[in-house]
Amino acid sequence: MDTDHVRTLLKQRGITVTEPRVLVLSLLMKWDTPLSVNDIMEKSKHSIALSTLYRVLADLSSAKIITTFSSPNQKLLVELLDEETEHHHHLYCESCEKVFDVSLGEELEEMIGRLISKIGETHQIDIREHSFEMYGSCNNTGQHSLRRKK
Amino acid sequence: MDTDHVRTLLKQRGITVTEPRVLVLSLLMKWDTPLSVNDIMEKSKHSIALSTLYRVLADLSSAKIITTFSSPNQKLLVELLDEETEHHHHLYCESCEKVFDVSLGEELEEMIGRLISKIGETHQIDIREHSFEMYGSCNNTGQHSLRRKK
DNA sequence: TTAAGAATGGGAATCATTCTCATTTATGTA
DNA sequence: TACATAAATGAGAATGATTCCCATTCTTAA
Repeated sequence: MDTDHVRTLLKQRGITVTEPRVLVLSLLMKWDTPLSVNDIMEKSKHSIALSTLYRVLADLSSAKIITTFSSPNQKLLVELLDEETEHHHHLYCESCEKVFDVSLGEELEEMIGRLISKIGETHQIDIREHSFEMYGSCNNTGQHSLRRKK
Repeated sequence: MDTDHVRTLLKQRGITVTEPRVLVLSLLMKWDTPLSVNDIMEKSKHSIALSTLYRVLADLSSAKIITTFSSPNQKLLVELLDEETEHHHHLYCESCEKVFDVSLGEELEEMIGRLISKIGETHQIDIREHSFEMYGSCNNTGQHSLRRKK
């Protein structure tokens, strides 16, 4: 696997190169889609301790190599954050449980940007992030629920 | 307290009128801001069992009397959902831990609406909800972290 | 007023995440 | 290349939020 690329990346960002970190990043690159904690455990065949995984995710996250966000059913999802990765948003399918990356396009992003600074001024808050997420289903079986999905 | 209004509301929506439900709704009306599970416990002086509270929230939620959403630190927040309540979004302040309701204005919402149907078509997904959330802080002490806040 | 179904309280169970600490690994230097 | 030191890991315990279970209590409709 493209381990060298990953190792170089870790060095560039000034964090030490360790097996668990390399493995997590390799998996994210291989699958090229947001992965949950369980996904990573499974795809790595449980070769990382769960506690280590959470720590690795926190480390990679503060090194700005990945981002984390939550699915509608409150699961932690992890995604690569390359320089190339443009700002984007997420579309969740409730029935097939997939997550899609979606870009809004310049015009709308700009409008949103202007809007956000206005809102920030109004509320006297320095807004540093925003998220725009969409929820739907590819057939009609999905149900909303407060209760956690199995 | 305006208990009658709340009782009528529950009947209208076809769910039985019980003390915990009435109490939760009264609190939400009184404070007129999103409340967390802990907020509700405290403001009700722990007169509801925690398990009941979660059940009540699920019930009110599926009766479309309230909505629930998550704060950036993954806490469940609860908000009234009147007919009068217009579609809106949330602005979270990380330093003072407040949540503000924000409306985007017609023009932008319409653009977003059109955009969403396009995205839905592209991905063959029936999009039924979207959320737009903003994160910031009213001073500069806030820090992002994967780890949960105390 | 009462029977039947619905909801509650309280505590146990579950699940995700974090913490602790003894052991192992990575890195810079000699 | 070997070493010392700091950094990271693994395993399991602890925590916190949420859900489940079930015996008891309330609501409702007749």
